[in-house]
Amino acid sequence: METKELILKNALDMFAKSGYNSVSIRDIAKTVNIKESSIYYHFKNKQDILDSLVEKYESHIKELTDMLQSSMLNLHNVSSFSWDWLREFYFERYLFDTFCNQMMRFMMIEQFHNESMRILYEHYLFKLPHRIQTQSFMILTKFGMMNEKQAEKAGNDFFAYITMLTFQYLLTGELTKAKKDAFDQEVFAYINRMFQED
Amino acid sequence: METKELILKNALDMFAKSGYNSVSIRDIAKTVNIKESSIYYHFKNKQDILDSLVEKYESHIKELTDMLQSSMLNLHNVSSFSWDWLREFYFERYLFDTFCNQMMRFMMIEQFHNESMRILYEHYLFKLPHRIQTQSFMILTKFGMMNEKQAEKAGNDFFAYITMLTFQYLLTGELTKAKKDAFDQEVFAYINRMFQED
Amino acid sequence: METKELILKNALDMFAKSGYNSVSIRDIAKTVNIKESSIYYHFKNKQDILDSLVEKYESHIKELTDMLQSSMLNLHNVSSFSWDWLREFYFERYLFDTFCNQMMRFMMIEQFHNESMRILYEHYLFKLPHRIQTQSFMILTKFGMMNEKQAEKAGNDFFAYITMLTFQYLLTGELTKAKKDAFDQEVFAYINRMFQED
Amino acid sequence: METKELILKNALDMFAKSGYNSVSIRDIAKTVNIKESSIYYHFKNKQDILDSLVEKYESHIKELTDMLQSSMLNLHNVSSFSWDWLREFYFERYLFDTFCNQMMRFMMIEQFHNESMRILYEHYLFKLPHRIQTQSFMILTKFGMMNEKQAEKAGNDFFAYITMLTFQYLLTGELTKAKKDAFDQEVFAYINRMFQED
DNA sequence: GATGAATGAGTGTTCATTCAT
DNA sequence: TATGAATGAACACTCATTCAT
Repeated sequence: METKELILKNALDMFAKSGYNSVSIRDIAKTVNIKESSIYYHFKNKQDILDSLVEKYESHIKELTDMLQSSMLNLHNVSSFSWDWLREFYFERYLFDTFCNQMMRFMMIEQFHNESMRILYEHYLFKLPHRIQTQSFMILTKFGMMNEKQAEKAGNDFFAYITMLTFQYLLTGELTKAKKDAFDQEVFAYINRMFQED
Repeated sequence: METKELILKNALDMFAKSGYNSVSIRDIAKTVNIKESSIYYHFKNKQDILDSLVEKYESHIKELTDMLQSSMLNLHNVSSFSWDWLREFYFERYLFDTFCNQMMRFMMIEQFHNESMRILYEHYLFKLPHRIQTQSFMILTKFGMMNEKQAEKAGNDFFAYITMLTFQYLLTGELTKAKKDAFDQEVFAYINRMFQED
Repeated sequence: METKELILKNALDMFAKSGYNSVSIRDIAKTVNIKESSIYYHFKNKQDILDSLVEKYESHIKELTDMLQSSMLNLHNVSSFSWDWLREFYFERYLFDTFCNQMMRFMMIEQFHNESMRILYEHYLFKLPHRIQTQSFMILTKFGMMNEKQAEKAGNDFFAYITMLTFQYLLTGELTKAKKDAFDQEVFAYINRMFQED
Repeated sequence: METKELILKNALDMFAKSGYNSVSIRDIAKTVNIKESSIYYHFKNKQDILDSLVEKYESHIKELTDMLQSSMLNLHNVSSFSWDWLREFYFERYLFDTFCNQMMRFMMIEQFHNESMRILYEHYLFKLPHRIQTQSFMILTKFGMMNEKQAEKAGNDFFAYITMLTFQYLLTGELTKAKKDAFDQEVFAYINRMFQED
């Protein structure tokens, strides 16, 4: 990995733990094993590191949502949009993804005193997931599996459950394999319960 | 309010926004309108302020849970443990309470790099509320309103919903009257939906 | 002398030589024999040191011009406003005075890139002295020693001569006793020549 | 203009405003629109830029004084060494010339803490002009227009006036057309007054 | 109870310069 | 000719803390 990438990676590692203010340029330089002044060759200033991270995060999400949109359009049967899809794209490439997870933790820390971070936080942790999950359940109405009202309720409940689990398992302490598995199992159990009832 | 109280209040105001490290003794002294050195008359050091806040928070919660336990013991009919109780004690005196809300925000910020704060965070934002809410629904089984399995599921779902709403409405941006009302309404609607179905 | 005074004195010593930008807080602290951080107890920031110096300079000059005004009003004969007066107040307490001389050098250096310093420079090195010197010669008209036109010309010429000598002797290199004497003598010779002709 | 010339030009632009120390290699590179490291292809180091400027200045002046010497030798009547000559060579090619004017400002700033710059400053702003102007008036004695004593006094007075005007008009703020005109007019008026009296 | 004065360590950032390409 | 990448030293300034008063 090149220096610039290493700076971003290590900066985020620390930002996600201690927050922007508590991580010094010295800290970052030390972990990357370069001199502080060298950081200023790659980034205008400390804020520029943060900005680069946000930019990277947003383009990563854009990629994922684009993939989701196109896969929704080409949907022929229910099973093609399923548990596997959720796992592969929503869990593995987003919630469990080291970079995205760290960005979420970072936004969580910064949102209280940084207006622009708060906007990102509200959008990427609540509004966007809620919209996507409701949309996903709406698809089931096309296949006659539930009516719109039911879909909306299921979407809300599922979003609430996923969100709670995200905060409880994925946005506390270290993100371990065990936590990912526990999260996965609880979601699996929830979905089973949900479809069992009906 | 005496100086010591003012220091605690203003320190928490700022800790809950920017985190422990980003708030300086200078900042606190300035808002309290005393000199920095004066803070050291009331507190051993900066960490001592944090410790005092945690202590105050824990004794506040102890008080609330004690009240909850005794009211559960003296329970004669369902209606006496009800929506009003939830509002009065769980919402007003805990989730909406300025001090408790700020402490939750503070723990949320610190938990990622402070082991003892992480333990508090996990306990007071997930484990304790989850236990209390499940217990509450269990009471309904005593009155024959649902069986244990139903109570457990209801407890889980309700906890998930409350938790999600707490993070979305009460632990973002400023805690306004509007947000409290929105939170209140959404919980009310959820409960209605829940009992309607059955 | 107290710390604050020492900081001002030593800062000016260096500012007058190297200019504001070339003198570091480190430099000042070192000469005053305190730690850099201690400077910030006495001054808000580096600019605050400059501002304090300017303030001190302006109040010093105010004092001098006030004295001049009152002595002009109480003037009964020519000799009471004379060469001695010039020497005592204009030379000793202003041009030769260490503090004032250093401030002039400082303004000379800063005026090219600092708008507010340029205004001070133009005022205190040209406008004010020119006005005062013309006024002084005007007094001689009251005693019938010359007419207004002659006074104006004498004022202009004298100002030009003093100004040139100031820049040549007092605002170059170190301000030595030898230079002050040379300056004094040249002015004396000029005045003699001036009154000899008439 | 080639890169090397551009570096010199822009460096002087800034040196004359802020002084040597306050202008960084970065600043220069930015205005010339090259990278900092590129400057080191053209100049050994920062000091080398200053040295080149001084060298250029001295050879420029050498050229002017050579022209002056030869024109003095070939002098047949008074009018050929006159007001026009003063304007053309002393004003236009020296005092008003952007490069020379900036060098004078630069020397003015640096002289206080740079020994070699002080020597240049004293020479080129006082000694040389004074000698030249006295010499010029001496020429008038050859044509019987004044005696040596008068020439010396006239030289001194004229030098004082020119010097004062130079500092007041040409070595403060920006060098505008208006200032050059004011300077020109004041010198013209002075000369008129001088020859009128006699 | 409160403060004036001080400090060593640390903050983000800029500096002139080097050197391989 | 010019640059990308790096660096040690310095920059103005803030930090939590101490201690005598």
